[in-house]
Amino acid sequence: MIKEERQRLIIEKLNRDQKINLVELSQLLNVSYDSIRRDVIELEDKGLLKKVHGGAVANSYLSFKTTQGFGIDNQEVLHLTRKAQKLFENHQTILMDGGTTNFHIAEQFPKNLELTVITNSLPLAIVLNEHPKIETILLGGTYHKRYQITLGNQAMRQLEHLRVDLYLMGFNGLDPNVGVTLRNYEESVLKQKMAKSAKKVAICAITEKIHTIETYKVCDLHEIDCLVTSLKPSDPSLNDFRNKGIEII
Amino acid sequence: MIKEERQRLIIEKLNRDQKINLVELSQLLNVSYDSIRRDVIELEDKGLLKKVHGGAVANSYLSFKTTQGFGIDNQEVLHLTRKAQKLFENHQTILMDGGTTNFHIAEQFPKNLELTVITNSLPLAIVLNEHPKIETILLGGTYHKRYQITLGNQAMRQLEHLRVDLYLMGFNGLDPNVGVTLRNYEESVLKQKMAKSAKKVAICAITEKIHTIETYKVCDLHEIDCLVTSLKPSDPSLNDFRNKGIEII
DNA sequence: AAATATCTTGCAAAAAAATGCAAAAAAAAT
DNA sequence: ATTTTTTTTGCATTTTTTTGCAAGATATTT
Repeated sequence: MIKEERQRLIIEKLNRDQKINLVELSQLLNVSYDSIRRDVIELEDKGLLKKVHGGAVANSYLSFKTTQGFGIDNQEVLHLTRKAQKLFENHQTILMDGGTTNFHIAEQFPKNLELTVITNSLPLAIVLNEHPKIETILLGGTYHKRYQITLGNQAMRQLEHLRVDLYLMGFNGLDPNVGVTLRNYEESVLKQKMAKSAKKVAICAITEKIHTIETYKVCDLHEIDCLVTSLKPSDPSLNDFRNKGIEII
Repeated sequence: MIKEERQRLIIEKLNRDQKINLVELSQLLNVSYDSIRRDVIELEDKGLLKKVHGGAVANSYLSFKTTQGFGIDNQEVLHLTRKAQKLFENHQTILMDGGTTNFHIAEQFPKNLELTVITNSLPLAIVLNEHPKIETILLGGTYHKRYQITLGNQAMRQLEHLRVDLYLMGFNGLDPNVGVTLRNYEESVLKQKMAKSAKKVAICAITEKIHTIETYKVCDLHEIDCLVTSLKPSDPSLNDFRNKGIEII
């Protein structure tokens, strides 16, 4: 069996099941675990799926369906992204970066919402393209294949000329002491600049991300104005955030 | 069995199975592995399939949903885009804008070509994303939904910092007296700036576009260094262009 | 914290591809 | 019909790609 055939079968199975398991697949296709793993890496580099521990999940950018990942509570994401809609008002200019959460939020924008959205995420630009009333501005820069965003000096420079109403920041980790953290250095630098270009900064956190810390720090909590969570605003685990003056939605 | 028949059978099998295996095929058709391999190379040159390690797959095997609707239905476009490959050399930086012709050219970049491609076209960025050796830089700006390109001041400003080896300009009309013309004003302004950022400007013209004139002028012929056409370089209808010192490919 | 599962890395064997060459076959020219 | 030229084919050699394995690192679960 040639590699391409295998990869196609992987994608097909993924579209059917929404998620795949590497061990299972290697048995099913009768090749070593390593080959499957390498296939999945290649497919991820092409932006056709998203690798997770033990397997892979469909890339919603392609399927335009909500992802149902390993360990990600789908209902929670839905709840969260619906709550996040309260952040937006007509005729605002919003800065949104990459990440699946932001993608799902954009997917759910009501048809009559009139926004200008500035983004460095290609998937975001593509979903927003289908929205009748949203004007999209893309930040230029070096295209990062896996994350499907633009990065680098050119994006940074473009931000200098901007002042937006709200920045909806994607992130990996959120901790009351350390602040907002990320897995990718270059992106973290860009996010710092983005935060400085906005009147208000909001983040949207699934419970999993709260109280986790990743490698690169983006900013302290005091730079965050608003936290959207699926928990009740009164939930005691949010005390640390509420005490620092962050509005909980 | 003659070569042509073999090749016909290869294409038929490919259309049935979506993929073929060279070893298998050589046994099936009772010829050496090398002959099959050479057949497949020929078929790939004709743009009828895509060669991969171990066999070949149909052209649009794993390609992106977003890029659909760009299928080549026209023999001339195929011929033209294949000819255009001569324009590129390893380690160059190329500026390419939107349009279907440029899209098809990018689609056919050989997989060992190492380029940096700067573009304002999202579909282009997406096909290039699947190429292993091409680095893509996106120009930022207001996203034009229908053309799927970025436009405006921000793109203009980004160009000021660039100096590229080659600009492959998309266009609507080409006339020996009027020069290069376009249907969209804003885009024509951007293209003027792009031309000024490049050491060399090339255009790729299907016969239909030659001797047609559209509303907005982009530039005079003397700004064009190279014209790729499906006609023979000696064709008398190209005299006007050749006389102005444009290299015909 | 231990146990289990999964991931990463480097390596070597195997499979397939590219290259150059010469024989065979086909086509063209005489 | 025969010679010349061109094209096609198969083979041997080198190079590249793919694959599976093993050992250590990392992550997840119990």
